Amino acid sequence: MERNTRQRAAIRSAIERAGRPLLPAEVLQAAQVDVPGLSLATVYRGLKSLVEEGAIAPVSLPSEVTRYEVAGHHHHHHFQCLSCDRVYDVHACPGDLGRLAPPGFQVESHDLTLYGRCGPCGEVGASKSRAS
Amino acid sequence: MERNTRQRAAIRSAIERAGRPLLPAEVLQAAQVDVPGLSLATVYRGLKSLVEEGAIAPVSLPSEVTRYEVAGHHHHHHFQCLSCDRVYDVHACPGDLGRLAPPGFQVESHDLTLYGRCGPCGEVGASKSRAS
DNA sequence: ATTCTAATGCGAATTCATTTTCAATAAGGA
DNA sequence: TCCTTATTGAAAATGAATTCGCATTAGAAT
Repeated sequence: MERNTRQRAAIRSAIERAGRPLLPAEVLQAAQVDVPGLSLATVYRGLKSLVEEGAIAPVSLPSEVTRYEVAGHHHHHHFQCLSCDRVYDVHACPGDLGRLAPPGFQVESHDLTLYGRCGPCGEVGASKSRAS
Repeated sequence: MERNTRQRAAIRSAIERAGRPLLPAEVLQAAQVDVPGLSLATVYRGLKSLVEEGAIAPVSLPSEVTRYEVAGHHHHHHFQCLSCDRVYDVHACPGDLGRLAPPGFQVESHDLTLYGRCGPCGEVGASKSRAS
C-alpha cells in the first residue's frame, strides 16, 4: 500500500504553505526545509501521486512549466507577476464568456491569466528580480 | 541579403490562408502543398525570420506548443476545440480585468482561452477526431 | 524486533520541441 | 550566364522537463 513518508508530507506541506501554484523546482526548495536531502525525482513522484489522489491540482499557464496548487478551490484564475514570475490565484471571474465565441462555437470552459506586477514586487519597486 | 525563396513564401502563405494559429507541424503540412519537399527545419527557420520581421506572431496556450498566426490583429483571444484541438481567434474581450486582481496587484495585460467545440466539429458531431 | 516491499536518492535515460551542422542547391546581382 | 553566398534538406545535436533503473533505506504490519 501507499506509505506516509516524510518526503511526501513535506511536498504536500510545501504546497499548502505556499498558498499559490508552485513549480516542481519551487516545491523542491520549499520542501527541503523539512527534508534536506529531498531529490527532484521524488518531488515529481510525489506530485504525481498527490494529483492522482486529488490533493493537489496542476496549473498550466502559457509558455510555462506546469505548477501545482492545493485542489478543491472553486473556479478561479491566475495572475503571473512579470517581475518575479510568481503565480497567484485570482478568486474572481468575468463570467459568461460563451457570448465571446464565434457563432456555432460551443464554449465549455475557459482559462484566464492576468499579467502585471504583484503586491510584493510593487512595494519594493524591484525590476525583474526573480522570486525568493 | 535575405532571399525570397519558394519555401519562405509557402510558409507565409500557409499561415495567411489558414486564418488561425498553426502549429509548426501544421504549417509544414499546409506549406508542402506548394513545396512538396519542404522540411520541418526550414519551417522553423522561416517562422523565426517571419516573427523577426513582424509578419507573424507567436501564440502560446496552456500546455500547448507555440502556434503562429498573421500579425497585426487587434487585441484578441483564442478558442481551442476540445475535439479537434484547432485554435481559432476570438475577436472579443471581456475587458476591464484589472478589477479582478487582488488589491495591490497591478494588471498590465491578460490572456484568455476559451475551450469547447468548434463550429465544424459541432456540425459533424465528431468525438475527439483530430484536425484534418 | 523482524520482515516485506514501497519509497528514496542519484544518475542515467527519455521525450520532444527546436536548433545546428554540412554538403548541395538556388536566389539574384554583376 | 557566371559567381557569390544565403538557403535548404537530412540527420545529428541540443536543451529542458520529466521519468526510469537500481541498490539502499525505512514505513508499517506482524
